[in-house]
Amino acid sequence: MSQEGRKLFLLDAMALIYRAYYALNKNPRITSKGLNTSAILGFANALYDVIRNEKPTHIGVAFDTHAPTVRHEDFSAYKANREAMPEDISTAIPYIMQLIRGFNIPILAVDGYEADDVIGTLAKQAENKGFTVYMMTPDKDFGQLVSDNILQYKPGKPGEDPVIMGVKEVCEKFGVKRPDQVIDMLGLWGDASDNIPGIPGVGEVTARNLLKDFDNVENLIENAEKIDKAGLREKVKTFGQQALMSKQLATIILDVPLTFEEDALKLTPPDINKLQTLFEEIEFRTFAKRVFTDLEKGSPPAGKQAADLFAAAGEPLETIATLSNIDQVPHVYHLADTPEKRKVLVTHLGKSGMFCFDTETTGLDANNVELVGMSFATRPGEAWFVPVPDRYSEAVEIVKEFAGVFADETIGKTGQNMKYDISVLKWYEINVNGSLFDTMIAHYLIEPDMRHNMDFLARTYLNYEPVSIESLIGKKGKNQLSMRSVDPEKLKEYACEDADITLQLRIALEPQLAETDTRALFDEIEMPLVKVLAAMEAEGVKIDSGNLNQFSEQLEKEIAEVEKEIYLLAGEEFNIASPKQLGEIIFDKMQLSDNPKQTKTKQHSTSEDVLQKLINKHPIVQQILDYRSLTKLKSTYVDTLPLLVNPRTGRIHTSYNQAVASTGRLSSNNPNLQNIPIRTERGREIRKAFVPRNDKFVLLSADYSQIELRLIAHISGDEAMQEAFRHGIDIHTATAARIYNIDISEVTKEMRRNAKTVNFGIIYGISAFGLSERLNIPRREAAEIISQYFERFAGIKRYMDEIITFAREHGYVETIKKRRRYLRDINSGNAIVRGFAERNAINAPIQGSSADMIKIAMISIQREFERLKLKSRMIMQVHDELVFDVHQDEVETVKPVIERLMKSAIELSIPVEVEMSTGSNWLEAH
DNA sequence: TACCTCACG
DNA sequence: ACGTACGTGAGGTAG
Repeated sequence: MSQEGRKLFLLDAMALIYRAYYALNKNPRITSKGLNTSAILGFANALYDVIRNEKPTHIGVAFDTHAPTVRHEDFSAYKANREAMPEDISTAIPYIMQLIRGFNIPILAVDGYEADDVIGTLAKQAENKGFTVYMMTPDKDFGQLVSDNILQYKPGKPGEDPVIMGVKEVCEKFGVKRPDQVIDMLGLWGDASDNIPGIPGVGEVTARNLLKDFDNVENLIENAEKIDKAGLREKVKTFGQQALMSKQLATIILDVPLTFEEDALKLTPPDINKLQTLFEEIEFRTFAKRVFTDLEKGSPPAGKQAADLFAAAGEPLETIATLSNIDQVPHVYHLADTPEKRKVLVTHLGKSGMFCFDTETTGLDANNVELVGMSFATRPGEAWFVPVPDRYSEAVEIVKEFAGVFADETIGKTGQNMKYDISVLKWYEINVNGSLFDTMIAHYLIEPDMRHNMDFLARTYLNYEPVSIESLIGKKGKNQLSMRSVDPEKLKEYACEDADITLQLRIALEPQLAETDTRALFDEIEMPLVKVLAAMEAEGVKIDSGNLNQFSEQLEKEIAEVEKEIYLLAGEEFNIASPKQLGEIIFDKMQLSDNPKQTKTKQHSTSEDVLQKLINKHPIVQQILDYRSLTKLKSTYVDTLPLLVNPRTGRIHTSYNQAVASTGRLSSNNPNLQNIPIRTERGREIRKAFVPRNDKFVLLSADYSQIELRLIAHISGDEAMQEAFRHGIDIHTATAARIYNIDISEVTKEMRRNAKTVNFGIIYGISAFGLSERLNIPRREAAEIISQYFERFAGIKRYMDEIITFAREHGYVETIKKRRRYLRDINSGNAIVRGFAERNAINAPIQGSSADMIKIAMISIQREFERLKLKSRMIMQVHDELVFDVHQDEVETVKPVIERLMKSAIELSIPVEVEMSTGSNWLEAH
């Protein structure tokens, strides 16, 4: 082999592992034993891709060691900002080492040095021996080492190509003349992730300009006088030494005591036995198949001869597990595009007992799309596609051929995110009846805090990769095609596959509902709720846009005034909406606080609680807070809501997501109607714009009073709290009397306010620190209050301890209606992570039971409204509140119905109170 | 796209 | 000795 052909790959293990973990862990991979293998798989794929595609002749993987490094000794803050390594990663590392050993690749590590230094040192030595070296890492710092023979190889994101950075690319990226200036850039600019400070206020652009004039940091400091801009000159003078130190920190060490030994790094065939044992343990079936099939085919790493590999493989390949894959199941997908074919299909569906269906549409907004087609499946491997024409009147006629089977109560329906299909079909005069099975929601109950989209479910449960929507209509953006323009044959394959897969998912998921004891919750609450939500969304809510537009103009003026005032007080103009710039102004320039809180990325925090504490330091603070609240109102609500009025209905239609919140709550988006302002005077103006459909109607709001505290009183059985609720005493006053050990009549406003904060804290899983922050009192006092609380409400304390114990034993907690939340970190060795899990253990049953309760109420109210054939409609849900658009003549009918059904949704051992009132807008209805 | 901030319960 | 209250969605900036 020629000298030129020698290719050395040096992998930066930890950087690659982190990257792999965060890229994959959105859909975490967890083995049957509960091991999170996201990091392992991500790294394995990256490693294997490189071996296969780049065919290195030599390879090594560099790790950091636990010993403190030279840099720590120099500068103690270095990397101090780093968060603790996620447990999923630390547990993965031993497996990743096994994997590397399985591939017969040496692991490189030297005490006292970082992986960067090891890579740098070896890269230089190898270069001298005539190798082309690829440093495989996403870390931009490596740019400093790049030369003609040393390149940086940045692995691509899933589905994207890797990027190779040579001298030219590095210089372009950093805007410098030579790669070695990268460290000067980093020295001036800083690097948040490594806690390298740089010069405050100097960003990428300034750093680049300085280097253009002064070449390097040392020279810059020496010639600081020559800087034109006065402000910058001062900064450089003040922080010059810090920049120099930053540069040193960013410099990769090239004289680590180790020698590049060619033979040790030579790529050799993998150790099949080791790999197979590992793959079995971590349940890597697909990856194993890929590796071993390649070996079998002799698509050899590094151009090795296939014979070599077979010799190394040792044992027969039949032992490798084969995968079930629906691609291998023969399937038949039909096109039902004539009246005759449709009639046959309808008859078939009518006799089926249950069918799975899916709709294809021109967009994502169920209340503003056109139907392009429908697909149906009745057994795995067979499906039908019914194209729906462009013209609405024709479309309705065709779709209505299916009205009978859709409406048939005796035919069950299966789908993925059925609320969407049901909503779309409403526009085509279709009513969907019969028992529903929504695979998305089934999975939501089985694994509440994972994702539930079909592609993920298909991969996880069927080991199948569905045809992507992108392959039909392209990536989203202005060039995306319409569903209408897709070739019918292709669309048929895609649509039928969706129905087919969904049906198979039902088969996979149904037993798991039973296993997790969530079948009743599914059948009696979640599935009936799907149609209730579809109805509410279709109803929508009327908005008074004129009112909002007027308000917008008023806000505009106020913002302009505040803005002017802020610039005046600051002595310069800047972007107030940029937390970065704002932080520099009030902390660096104006020095309003010497101890500003830092955000994750080393910036000064400018969040409200921080500013609130500085409010007496300078008048600019209040102005900033005003500016923030004004712009928030304007951009998020006042200017946005009128744009979301649906042209078909003249109303706003939110979408309630039933499979997002891991506690069981709903969430609302497009727009979010669950966070409309109410707490401030100006914010309340927005609620005035939510109005009844016409002057014959009023809005009625009904909300549960203190439902979460009532639930904890009920669940815990705490006598003291139950007694307070039974006597109808204001719960926060009662709490104050108890913790301050005084009579109810002696409770002051402040005591009540404190008690209220404590009560909230209880629901969230209180900590002394959290309480002291919120009450702005010393931690000792907060601790004292908490201990008083637990003494006086011993039942609550007992509940908290018991629920944590339960979680430790079972790995999950559950609500009154058996909704589960799994807490995988509850037995973690990491106190911080465990703390989160413990607070979730306390909160989830309460927040979740409250969600169970209002969901039940919504279903029964909807049923009762239908039974009574009322004109009034339920139109919104805000966690503990229901909003109705009520016909004037029905107000007195509807009130007792709502009250009774909300109160009786779940029977508690204490009274449940519901507050109701009506008005000509949402604010008045409160 | 990630982060920060802030609106609600 | 660690950092900290639970659950969401959305808009802006900056990379």
